[in-house]
Amino acid sequence: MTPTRPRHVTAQDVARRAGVSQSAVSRAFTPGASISEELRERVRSAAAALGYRPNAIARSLITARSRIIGVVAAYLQNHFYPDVLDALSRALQARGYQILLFTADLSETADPVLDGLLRYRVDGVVLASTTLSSRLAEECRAAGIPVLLFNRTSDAASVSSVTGENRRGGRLIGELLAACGHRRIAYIAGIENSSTSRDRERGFLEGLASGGARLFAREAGHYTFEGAAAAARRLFSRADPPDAVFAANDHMAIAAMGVATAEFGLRIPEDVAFVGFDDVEAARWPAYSLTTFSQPIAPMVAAVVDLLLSLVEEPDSLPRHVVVTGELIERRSTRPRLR
Amino acid sequence: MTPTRPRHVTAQDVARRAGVSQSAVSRAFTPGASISEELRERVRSAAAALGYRPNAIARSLITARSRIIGVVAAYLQNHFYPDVLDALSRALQARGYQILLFTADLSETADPVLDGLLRYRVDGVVLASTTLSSRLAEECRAAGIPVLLFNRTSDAASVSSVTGENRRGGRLIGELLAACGHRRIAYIAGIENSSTSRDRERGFLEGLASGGARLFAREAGHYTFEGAAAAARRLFSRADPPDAVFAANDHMAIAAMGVATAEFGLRIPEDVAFVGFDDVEAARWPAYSLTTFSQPIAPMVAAVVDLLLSLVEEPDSLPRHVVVTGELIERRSTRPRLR
DNA sequence: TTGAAAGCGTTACCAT
DNA sequence: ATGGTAACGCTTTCAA
Repeated sequence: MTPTRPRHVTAQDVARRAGVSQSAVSRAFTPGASISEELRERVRSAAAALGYRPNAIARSLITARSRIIGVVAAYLQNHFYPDVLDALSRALQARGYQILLFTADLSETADPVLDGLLRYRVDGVVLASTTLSSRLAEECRAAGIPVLLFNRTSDAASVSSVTGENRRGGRLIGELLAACGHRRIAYIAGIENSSTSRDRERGFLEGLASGGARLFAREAGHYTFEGAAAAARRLFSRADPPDAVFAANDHMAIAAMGVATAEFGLRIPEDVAFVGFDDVEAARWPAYSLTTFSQPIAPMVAAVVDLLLSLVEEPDSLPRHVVVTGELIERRSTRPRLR
Repeated sequence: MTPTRPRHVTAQDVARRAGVSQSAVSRAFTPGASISEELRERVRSAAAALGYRPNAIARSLITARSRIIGVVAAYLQNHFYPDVLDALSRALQARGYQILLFTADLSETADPVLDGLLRYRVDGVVLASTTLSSRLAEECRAAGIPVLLFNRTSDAASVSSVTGENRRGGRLIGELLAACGHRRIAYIAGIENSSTSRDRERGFLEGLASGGARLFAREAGHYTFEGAAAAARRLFSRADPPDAVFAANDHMAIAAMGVATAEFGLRIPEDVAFVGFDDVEAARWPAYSLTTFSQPIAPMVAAVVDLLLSLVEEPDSLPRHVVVTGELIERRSTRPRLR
């Protein structure tokens, strides 16, 4: 006996059973199609009896719309992204779209991902992977697929984006640490050529300056847990270790805090203060109580859906750059301001 | 000017440019097809010049294989799942499959998800959502789609599954807490009718008994952070609060630890010991240093891919139940054994 | 409103 | 090894 894949029920099967044409079956499943209520009912019940579902693949072929959004991610270790993915998936599902997931290594080339995106004829792409965003974005645009950069911007302003207030957030954090009276303030950068890390750092320097302080030390954490832990080890091994650390995101801040307390016996915030960026769930956990600048997921995801689907539905609409408002959230990982 | 979606390059276009038949183009992109090296090269270069990619949608229609695996998840808040998703996506991509993501609310009905799964003609399904697994699994099986339960089992043994050693893990944890000399040992359950929570609890009770101890208190945390925090509040508000707590997963253990320290001023492990399950990254963070039983992601994902793809490629192969070995990892959230 | 038929971009089969 | 042609399961004309 040879392996049998059960053949799927087709519109033709339903048509036969209902004694109507196959076109009628199609219309019965197309909202707003011109079909009588009676016929629609007859078709629907035949379909139900047979367990028929329209084949989305066949439909895509003719409509040239897959109702699939490609999401490129490469950093699920940072819990900000799973939370985004979850919210985005729900929001897209509510609008009749599904997510096709593409994971890419930080080191990897963009080609295999681009290939997949194009082969599956995704209706749009959300790029949430720092490293290969610029090239991918350009190639997708060239191929005529609507693209959206999430939490990053590109040199090419022609690519739409949704970001948080990286620069303003950085500035407020700089002002805060200056106002707390810190003298040896360090920055743990993310990936050096990422727009988020650069923008946050630029704002941070501005904030420090406006508070009469300046940057004392700087290490790269590459947006990884281990990278940030190593950066923290270098910082705290100095003869003059920092008394405040701003890490370019919460994930790295948490790594650095672990090193400070467990390996160097430092107290937070008495010996050293920490600030992150994102306001992930773990930042709220009492063990960290991390001061941070928020990137609120709900409005960010809402912006992504609005923007991307408008791009999908009107390919000629102009690129937009949405910046979602966040806020400085002061918790116990920093000391009170001096006055 | 009306919005113009750029028409995609088709095999026909490539054929014209290369001066060959459209079948030849197809063969040039089909590994192992009968085509001369010279023709393949000619087609390939014409394709490259035009930016042609085979349309996976059209291919699926004729091959009756989408090379898409549906993944149903409903719990990305527990960081175990994003890590699994990440690893699974990479492993499937390496085998030429992509993940189509379906998110479902814990409360939600299975129907819309099932509908999506069936419409997109996914080649297989990984169910990683506790609540609606049993029904969905049954419906998928009825529809002839290979299904795999991840981290859960179903009453119907006919559905394949990959799980950790829930019962053995629970038992070892029970023995550990008994051996540490605890007298008031509590369990924070997950979702009551989930197989993981039940199996872990059963093993836990066995382990306690074999160590001469018994369960002192029990609360349900519903596998949510807030649910577990609330459960912990109930436990520690008692006149005789527990001196050890086993939570059905790390995520809940971390929630409970936060309540114990921040709201009740308890020291861990001096006043109360904690144990979780999964060994997520946060369990290793020094702030928690959580004793736990591991569910190692790499072998679990490898098993998922092997099992599911064998089901996809040979639909008649028998259901299998793979149990992946874990280990008890003792960290600082528990005290040393008495002897 | 309904049915017949064309066509979406592939692969698979049958010739040559 | 190569080309022609029939599917695959739908949506979308076009007639009736």
